[in-house]
Amino acid sequence: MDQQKRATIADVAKLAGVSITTVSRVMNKNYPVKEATRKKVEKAIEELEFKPNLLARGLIHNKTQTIGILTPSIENLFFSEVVKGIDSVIKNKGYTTFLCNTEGDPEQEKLMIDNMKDRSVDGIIAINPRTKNIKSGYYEGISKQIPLVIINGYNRGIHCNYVLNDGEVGTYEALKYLYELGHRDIVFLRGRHSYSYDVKEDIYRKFCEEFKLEFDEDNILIIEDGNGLEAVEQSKVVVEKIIRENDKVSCLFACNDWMAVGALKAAKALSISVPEEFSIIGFDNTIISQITEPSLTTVDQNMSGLGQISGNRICEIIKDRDKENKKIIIETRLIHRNSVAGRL
Amino acid sequence: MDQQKRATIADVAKLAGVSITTVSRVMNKNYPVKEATRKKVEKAIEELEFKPNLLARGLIHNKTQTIGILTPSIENLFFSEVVKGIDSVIKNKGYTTFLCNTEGDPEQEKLMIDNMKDRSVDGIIAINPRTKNIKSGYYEGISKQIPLVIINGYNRGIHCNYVLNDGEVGTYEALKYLYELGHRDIVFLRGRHSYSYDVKEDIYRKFCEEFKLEFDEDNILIIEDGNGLEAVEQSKVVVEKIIRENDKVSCLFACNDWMAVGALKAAKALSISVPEEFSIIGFDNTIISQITEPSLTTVDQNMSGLGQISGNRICEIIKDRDKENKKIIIETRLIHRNSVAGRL
DNA sequence: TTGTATGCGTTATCAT
DNA sequence: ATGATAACGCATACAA
Repeated sequence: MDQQKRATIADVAKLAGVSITTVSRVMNKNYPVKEATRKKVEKAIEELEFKPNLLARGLIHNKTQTIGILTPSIENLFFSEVVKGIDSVIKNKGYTTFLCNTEGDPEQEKLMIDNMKDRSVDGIIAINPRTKNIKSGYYEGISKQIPLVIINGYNRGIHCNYVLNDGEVGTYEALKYLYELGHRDIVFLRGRHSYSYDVKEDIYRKFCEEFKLEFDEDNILIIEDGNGLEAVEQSKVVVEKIIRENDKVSCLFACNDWMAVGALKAAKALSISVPEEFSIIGFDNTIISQITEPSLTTVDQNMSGLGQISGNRICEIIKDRDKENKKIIIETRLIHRNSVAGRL
Repeated sequence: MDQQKRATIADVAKLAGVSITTVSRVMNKNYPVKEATRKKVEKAIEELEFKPNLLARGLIHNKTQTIGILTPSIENLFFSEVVKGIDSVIKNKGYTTFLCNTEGDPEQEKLMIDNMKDRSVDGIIAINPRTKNIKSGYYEGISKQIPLVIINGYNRGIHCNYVLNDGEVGTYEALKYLYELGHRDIVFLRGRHSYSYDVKEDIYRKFCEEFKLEFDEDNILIIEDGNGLEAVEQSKVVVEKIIRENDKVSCLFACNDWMAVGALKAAKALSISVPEEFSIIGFDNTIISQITEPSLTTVDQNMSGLGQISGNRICEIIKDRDKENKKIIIETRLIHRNSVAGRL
């Protein structure tokens, strides 16, 4: 194999007949260099195809132009769109991303963060981190060591930089929409572990109170795995069950589109037509909401925007590490498609 | 902010009252150290929470325990599952991944590879790279500089390490399945730029010859963007058109599931029932094939396996850089679901 | 304007 | 068994 070693700054210096320092100056354009020597150096650089070793540079500045991104699962549509949003903005600022999967395991999460610190990333963005690690103060501690932005996670009293979609308003609007269409018995479907589910359930409960809906604890359905095909399967099971057992329920609010798909399949299995006989509303506005039949009415939370804002935010914090913490909230928007209709 | 600097090996040495070298030896366990001193050092390490700086280490060994992954688009289901497969195997070998999006742009692709080289990744896995860059010999050149594995890309005469799914066999089996069900006029739907589409079209043409099907160039449909929601839209348009114009066609082979969804929507729009009146077969077996109604008969190419094998392969090459190039082919499998039926 | 020397945090070589 | 010192490739304070 060719294995020809990469040229170093010393090689360039020798070829150009100048000192290492001069080459460095030409590279970084941070000190004046005589035009003639600059030409010489540039020629040498080109000839040797010299490109600086970013490791060496990082060692000196303790900066790597790298942002670590933590995600529970890259194969999940929600997260990949957020990642794309992040990528699109930080790329322009010369950063690249270091992506890690946690599989939703709190311990993995910590391990991965350690790994990133070892690799001297300049900042970390944690997408949907486990509530447990936020509450315990773990992330607050990390936040003091290294620039950190948390997406879709939050806890009062824990000081970090947060970027959140407004799950509260989104949920409220969706529920109100159903209410205005005449629905009174709304099933609520959530996954077990996530801050975002907690928020939504909270709103659901308050909503029932506010609108004096007959509240039934059994109308709150919980599945284990929140994102992906398993969520579809699990949701199908629990939704089928409740429709069979409670003939009053006329609609369902799902905490994400996967669950909504499961509900769709449950209705299909029971030969109940959506939306004519049963309405379903999803959350996230992932691509699958446009693929299903009928297409899903859902709450858009601007995932790409979520990523972009987080990307910008992390860059700000990196630049000025003493910036005070902020909680940025992104608006949601109800997307009307074909899975919701008025109550018969 | 706390900003307390990370402890270095020197801090540990001082605290333990030994030399830097000894600490290094304790860390790496590669030289004998007296039990007593080892204890001392370990205690100091713990106390200072010392973790070695991977950048410094990388600078010496010119290794970073990092694998760069190039993907046209992380938000695409196909790629994210492959990435997950890669991740799952290399993680155990102490590597982490460096992920880059190319947006399918050949120039971006080169830029990203440069970037990875600058960051001294130990190896690169390129998923669905642009044919152009393979043909031009660009990747062959890279392959000589750094361990490289190409997933789902190939060109005869270009020497690289390839991992491919057997698109030929998969396509052939799908077509034969349709044929055996009585279909004779099969529409072929592909995207414009990708090796995998070329392979499939090639098989399609040969298949028509072999089975003496009346060949019609118009039955080959081409859309621009191959992956994602755009593909759905574009496919819908062209499929609607051909169904309207050619009443002989009774089924369609799509080069991926997105396109198949588009075809599904086209049929729906024309009130043609699938599979009773029109059969559709997809490719990839992404999760969407289980979400659509009807669910999609499709060709599974074991995306996770594709990733795992590539992960193992890159590790092999890294360990022994003089290993000869290999072309590894993964089997595909037809998944029977509900979008295909016999010809009326 | 340019060059010398030192340091970033580690590991490897050579002594002792 | 342990330690001093020279690399790794680059940037910069200081000198000239």
